[in-house]
Amino acid sequence: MRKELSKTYNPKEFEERIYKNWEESGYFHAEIDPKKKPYTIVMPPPNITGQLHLGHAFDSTLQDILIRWRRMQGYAALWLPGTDHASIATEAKIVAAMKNEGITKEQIGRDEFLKRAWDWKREYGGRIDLQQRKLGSSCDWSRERFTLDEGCSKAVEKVFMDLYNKGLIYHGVRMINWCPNCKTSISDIECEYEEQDGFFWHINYPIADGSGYVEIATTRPETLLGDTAVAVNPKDERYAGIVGKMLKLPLTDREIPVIADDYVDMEFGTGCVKITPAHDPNDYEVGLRHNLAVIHMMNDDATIREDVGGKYAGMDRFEARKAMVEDLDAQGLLVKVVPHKHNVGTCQRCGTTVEPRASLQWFVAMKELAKPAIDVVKSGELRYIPKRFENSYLYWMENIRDWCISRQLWWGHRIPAYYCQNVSCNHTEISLEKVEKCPKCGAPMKQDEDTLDTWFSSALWPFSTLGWPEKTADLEYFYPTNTLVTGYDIIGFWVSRMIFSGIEHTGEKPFKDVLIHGLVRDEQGRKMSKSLGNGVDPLEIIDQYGADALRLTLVTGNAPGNDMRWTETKLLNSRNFINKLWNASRYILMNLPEDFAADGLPENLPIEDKWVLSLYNDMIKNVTANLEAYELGVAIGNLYDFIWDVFCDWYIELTKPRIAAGGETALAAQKVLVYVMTGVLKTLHPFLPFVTEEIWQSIPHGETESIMMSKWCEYDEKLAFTKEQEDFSKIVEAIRAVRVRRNEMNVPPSKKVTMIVETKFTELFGGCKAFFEKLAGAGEFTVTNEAPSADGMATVVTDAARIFMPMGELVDKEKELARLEKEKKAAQKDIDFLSGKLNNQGFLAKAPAAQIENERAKLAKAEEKMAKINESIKSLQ
RNA sequence: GGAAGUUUAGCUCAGCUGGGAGAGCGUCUGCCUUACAAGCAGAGGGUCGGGGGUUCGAGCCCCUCAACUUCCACCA
Repeated sequence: MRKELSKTYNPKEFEERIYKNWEESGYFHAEIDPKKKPYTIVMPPPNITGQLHLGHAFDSTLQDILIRWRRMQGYAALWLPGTDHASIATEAKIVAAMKNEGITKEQIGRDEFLKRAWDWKREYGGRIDLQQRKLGSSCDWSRERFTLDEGCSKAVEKVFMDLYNKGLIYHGVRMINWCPNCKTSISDIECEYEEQDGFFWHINYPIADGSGYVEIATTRPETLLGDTAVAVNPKDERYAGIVGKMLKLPLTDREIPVIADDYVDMEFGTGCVKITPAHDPNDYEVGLRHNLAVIHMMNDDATIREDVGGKYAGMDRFEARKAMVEDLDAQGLLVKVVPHKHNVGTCQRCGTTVEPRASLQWFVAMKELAKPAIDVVKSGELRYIPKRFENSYLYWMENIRDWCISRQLWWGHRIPAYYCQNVSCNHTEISLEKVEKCPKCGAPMKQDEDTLDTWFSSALWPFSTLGWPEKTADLEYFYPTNTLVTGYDIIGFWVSRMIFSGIEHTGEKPFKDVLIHGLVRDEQGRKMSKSLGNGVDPLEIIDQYGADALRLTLVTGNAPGNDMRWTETKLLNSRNFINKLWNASRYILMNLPEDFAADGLPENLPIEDKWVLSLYNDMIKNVTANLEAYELGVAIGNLYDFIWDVFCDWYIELTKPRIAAGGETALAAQKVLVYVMTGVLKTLHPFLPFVTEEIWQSIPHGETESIMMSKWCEYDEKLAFTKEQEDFSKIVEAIRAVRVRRNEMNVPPSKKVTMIVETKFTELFGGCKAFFEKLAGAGEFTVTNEAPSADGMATVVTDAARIFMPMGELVDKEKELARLEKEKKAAQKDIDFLSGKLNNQGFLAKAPAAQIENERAKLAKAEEKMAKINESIKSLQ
């Protein structure tokens, strides 16, 4: 007894049950199998603080489609999931939660803080996994990893050690971006610039000898407290006389020199630049060239420092700015204030204005690491899909600067550096083991308080998750991975770092293909964001419409790398398509004998069966080719068109009279219906895993128990499209044309008419006669290859047939004549166009022969059509 | 300041190596046809952003302009 499908498609009835069953059956687990080829995708690890949003759903859907498809193709398909500790984001959340309790992390100390962080991870870290399961993601949960787990941490330490020993990691004072809110350094890429309305404050610095003033312009007057020089361009004649003189730094009792440096642009501002080496990247460079003192004038939280601040000490930077401008004005040193739009660096995480500052940090020297990472893309060994993203990747890599990897945070991989506490020794030891005593002088050692940038560990993700640095069987078999799927927004943060890390540490590129997708935007094309409140919760969509509908919406009509807009109508369309599939299955099932067995296709099938099989066969070929090319949107389009337009609208309708007739023709139809549906379900499965599995359980396909484990369909030469099937398509078109006529004439389908079809393809009507009769609405349907007398008949002319209908019954003579005249005009236009082309000497001389032949055939057809139209007109007159 | 992308039907988007422009939704017409009204059968609607060029032939290739989007750099 087969399981019956419920009357309406209701995903809630089965999605959860099916996922549980897959998981319990171990279908997601990838087994190392020397007889199989591996296919590996590592999942971009979501933050443990995260909730599944549409972006994740999109990303995961694409990966799941690829993985399920390759698994069905017979690969040992591994989709490795995991989560990222997301140091700065997680730490910020925990700090915020503690703030509600009225405590700070400094109060509870490092150990207690980390305990809280791990509690947090235990509580929320699994949440996103459950959400992935709802989506249908077929990842191997037994291999799930976390960037802070033991194995990944080992990999991080080993990498740090190796890079340090090679001299590629160094400890030094450099300009970095400081977030006064997160109280940590951030890398260049974590700093986002936004245009803000600001001011240029023009300030006079008095020359110490009293000979006048030097006017400088600045957007950050408070940094004056850290000035150690004023620079002018050496070629600038205006200021040639003052170079070397001392200036009185306003609001302080310091004096600073006027120096000459090429960096100064004579055209910009006043041509004099205040130099604050501690708080500006360019000034820092100038400072190095001129041996200037580096005066820090701000604390970690961007308040003014005690030692240099004077009366401004303790004020916030913006408060101090206001106070200082007022004081300068009072002293008559403020020349003017000019409104000025400029770009201000902000923290990607919290939006606070970052403060550039010279600071002692750990860096990765990038030049040497970048080189092979550039080569591997240039040589085509590693490719981006679509290719255009290679440009931005290469540009980024070729202009890369050293990567600041230390963060003043606790949640993360602590830097394995130990410093000798004996000031005169000052030795630094890098070690994977705790170092208590200085190996040089025996003094106590202290470990660096800082942790590493989150991306430092995610850069190792493709191999650290497979067991590296151990030589594990997984690493041996599944690495390098095949495809990385991610959004274009993290190419710089993540993809590029994985590429150079993979090459450096494993000697191999971490993946072959990078499939880049775009962003899911709202209906108006805006980014979805919390502040706009325009986010769509995928869990709500799943709850309401099912995971399959969500997945289908995300993948339909989308080309690689392109953004997509999320709209309700797209979602409804997806749901409707799935419903169509559901009902087609119900039709098949309710018309199948109880003892039906799937045992392949019978010999000598009628033409309509061959016709649908050949189109099915083409569809399989196209879908597979498009999946190979990562054109997932086109692949699902192939399926959609075949299933709806060919299979449902035509073939299923064709089978109705045959099944009603019973006997051999019915059985053949049933075999073909089941055969095509079986293949359709399999081909559709990567896209719509749940509904295809649910239907699979009812269809007598004679294959594996779960569709997940079934074998991917292949193109079958025996089913290829032939001339005969092409002719059949034309008859279909002809009958369709009659229907149009009826429609135009407002003839209700209940009204039966007599119809004579003259065609050279009479033999092709076969078992379809009854169906065509119904389709055309004819009571009497005669197929002949001899033209009847056309007297009193209206004629519909098509490529394949002429259809004769008695005048009075169906056809309004005047209307019909008018229609024919219109058709005649269209046909004449065709003939003119084609004959014009064929009379064009250039075309004849240069176009390929096949093309010319093609155009000739089209012309012949157009002329034939014209003759038939004329005949029809004649018959009416 | 540099770079990339987009511009195709009213809306959202496809369109592979250049051979007479496609889908979904919406609109209009007719249908409750025993798988499906979450449906069926149709119709209408586009000088493929503007201009120039290459070609026998351009939505597709080249140049140029415009609008929008994004990335990168960042001049005090």
